[in-house]
Amino acid sequence: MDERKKTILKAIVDDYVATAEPVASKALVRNHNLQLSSATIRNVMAELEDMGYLEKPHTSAGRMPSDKGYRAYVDNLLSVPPISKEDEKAIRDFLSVNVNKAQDLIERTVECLSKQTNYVSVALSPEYSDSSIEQIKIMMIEPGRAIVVIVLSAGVVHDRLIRIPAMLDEKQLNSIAHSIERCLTGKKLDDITLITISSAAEGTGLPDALVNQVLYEAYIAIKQTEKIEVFIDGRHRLLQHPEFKDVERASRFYSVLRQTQMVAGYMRDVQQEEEAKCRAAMFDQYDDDAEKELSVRKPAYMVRIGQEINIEGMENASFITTTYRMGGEIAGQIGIIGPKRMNYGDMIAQISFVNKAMSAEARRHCGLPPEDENDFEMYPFEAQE
Amino acid sequence: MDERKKTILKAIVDDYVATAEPVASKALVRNHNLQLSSATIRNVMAELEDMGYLEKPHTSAGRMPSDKGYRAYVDNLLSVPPISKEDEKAIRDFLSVNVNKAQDLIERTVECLSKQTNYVSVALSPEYSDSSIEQIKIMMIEPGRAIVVIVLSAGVVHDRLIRIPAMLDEKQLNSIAHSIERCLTGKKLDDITLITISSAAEGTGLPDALVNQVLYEAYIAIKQTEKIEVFIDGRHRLLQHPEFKDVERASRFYSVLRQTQMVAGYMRDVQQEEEAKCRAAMFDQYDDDAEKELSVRKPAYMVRIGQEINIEGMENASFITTTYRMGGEIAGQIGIIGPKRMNYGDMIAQISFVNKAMSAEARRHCGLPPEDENDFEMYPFEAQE
DNA sequence: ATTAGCACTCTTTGACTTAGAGTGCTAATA
DNA sequence: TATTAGCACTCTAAGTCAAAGAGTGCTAAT
Repeated sequence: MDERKKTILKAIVDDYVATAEPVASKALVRNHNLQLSSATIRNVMAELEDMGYLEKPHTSAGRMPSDKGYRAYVDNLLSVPPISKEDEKAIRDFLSVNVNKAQDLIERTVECLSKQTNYVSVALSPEYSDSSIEQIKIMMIEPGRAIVVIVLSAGVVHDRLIRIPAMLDEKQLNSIAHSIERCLTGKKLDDITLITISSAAEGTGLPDALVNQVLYEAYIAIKQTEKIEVFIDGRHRLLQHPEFKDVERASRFYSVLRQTQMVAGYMRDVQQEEEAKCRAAMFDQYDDDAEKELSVRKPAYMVRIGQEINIEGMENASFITTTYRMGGEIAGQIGIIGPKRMNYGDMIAQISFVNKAMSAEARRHCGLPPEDENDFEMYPFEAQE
Repeated sequence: MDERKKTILKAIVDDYVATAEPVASKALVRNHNLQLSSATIRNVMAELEDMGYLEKPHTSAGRMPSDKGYRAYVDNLLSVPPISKEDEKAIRDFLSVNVNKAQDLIERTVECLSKQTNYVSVALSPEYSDSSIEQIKIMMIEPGRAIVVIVLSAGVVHDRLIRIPAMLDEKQLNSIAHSIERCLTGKKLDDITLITISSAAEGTGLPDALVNQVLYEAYIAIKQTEKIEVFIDGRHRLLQHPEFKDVERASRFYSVLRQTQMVAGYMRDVQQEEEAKCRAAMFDQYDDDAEKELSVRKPAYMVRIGQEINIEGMENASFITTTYRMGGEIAGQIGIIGPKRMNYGDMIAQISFVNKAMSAEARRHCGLPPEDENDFEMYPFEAQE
């Protein structure tokens, strides 16, 4: 694809994103000083259409980008602008509240991102299976009920009410609790099974039946911790966009969004694909293994457009996601879902910055020093031109 | 209003609710055997319109109920049908899961109610200011962080992570915790102030600065407990109804629903009004004071229609709410919000039954015996006819 | 290789018509 | 006196048509 085609494709995408109307050859000449006549543009547009980058709603209408067109745009033509000072301040202010739990920060971040982008924002809680238990406590609340508190690294705390045998008194429960504590502290979540945990039963001197119920409930509490939570906000904003003027379509879209576990699964798949792609790219670039190792990092952001999203009812949507880190290795995903027609450059800038601000906030909360700014590569490539 | 007018008004509301189309005189004759000609019906309809019970979208259209019409219908013409066996089973099954927290049950109930009615369902967490603290525990999680667990009656548990001075060790924290426990156990939430709590500071032998931070955080945790939580579900269902075919309107409606605190406030106001009304009615009915006292009970359900709802953007909606009880005196509200045009009878039946099932479930969870069925008055009056 | 020019296509808009559903009123009827 | 048949009138919904306008695609000229 020659330079001129690129310029024109970019101009078309930009215009279409701005207006939501098919872009005409004359309009292009008017709005971008291309130094070409509309007739020439028309010829180029026809070629771009043949190549599959553009589409026409009908013969005598302007062109709009196809999925392939958007893809080319995002991969090669995109310029990610710097975020405005106001946005930067707005995001920082919105996120710099004192939260007590990692989850609260994620929730707030999702809200922030949705506000900034005016689309739906989704976050997945971090993947903890690699983390280990720093502490686990079980405490009596009243006869028959107790609370389990599980502390992972990076200040992530989960708690859960459980039922325990009614005849268990506080002292007995404490003895079981200590036994569990000894047995599980430092263990990786992934490595904990019902068998691991049942070894804690020994040495309490209590009847197995009593102990086992507590162990089982504790186990459930731990497994619950591993479950990926999905945070989602901003659904109400979708209706403001012209692509959702059709209630039918909006309704269908909402029912997809309700299947949060599927959305989460999809986001994780995307992440894996992109990591693989990233690794492959690095492999080509470096010979030195050490360097290779160093450079293996998460992709800065991931985009999926229209049909690329293999979910029924998402044909007209796009995902932009990225990986956030909450200090250490604990990482989850956050992103937005909107119509295909979105300002990819601006959106990526917003997501990147929100992500950065959130990660900084998370480190602050855990008392870690701020991350080296340079280590945080915001954009994989700078604005072209 | 004579009998015939009533019959016809009822028929019109029923038809309009069923079809969402203005009801014509001929259609009434066809669908209800009124033994009258359409001309007579027309005359009656004209009178009902003069009286303010009906409206016409334009001169040559059928009639639809006005807010006043709906109000008359709900107050005098409504027949609440018994709920179907299938619905009964569906509700019971849906709610009979083992939850660990009162809040989880409320959440599930809201989901259930929304499913059953196909409208938005809202619940308010119980009003706890009258409850007292059965237990309050504070436990160290790691240096600088602790968890506060507050147990109210009826098995309601709230917990919250707090920050504590980093130099406070576990022993010291425990000493403060015990002091707080001694000071607050049995106290009504309403009666707890920063002053009450600060008296717990004495006798720990620790520097005031350290103790005060913990006290303050504990205080916040307690106040947090009092805050009314709003549970809401089923927003996505609204788009399925013809009254929300207009995206603009739907969008406005959603932005009102987002102001959860306002919705909650409104629900509580309604509750107060109705309780007052209820009391007044009882006052007329009985002379004996003792009887009066006995009969003061929550109204079975409350309805607010269209303009009666004094919230900008709710002019076309209706509320149906009721009071749920979670064992003892702990009570909150649950209800639905939908378009004015809804099947009030069926909806009231659903709400009443969901409420009943939920209350039963709640008692089960706290280990209370099932409530006396007769004590639970489902409908204030039975189907008329 | 580019462009001016023109024929052709398709959508949008508004005006107009028609069919149909409904009412309101009047005069006849029980 | 209450009810009803009948008819004129009103309003909407849907269809047709023409005209305007925005675009394209192609051809021939530059």
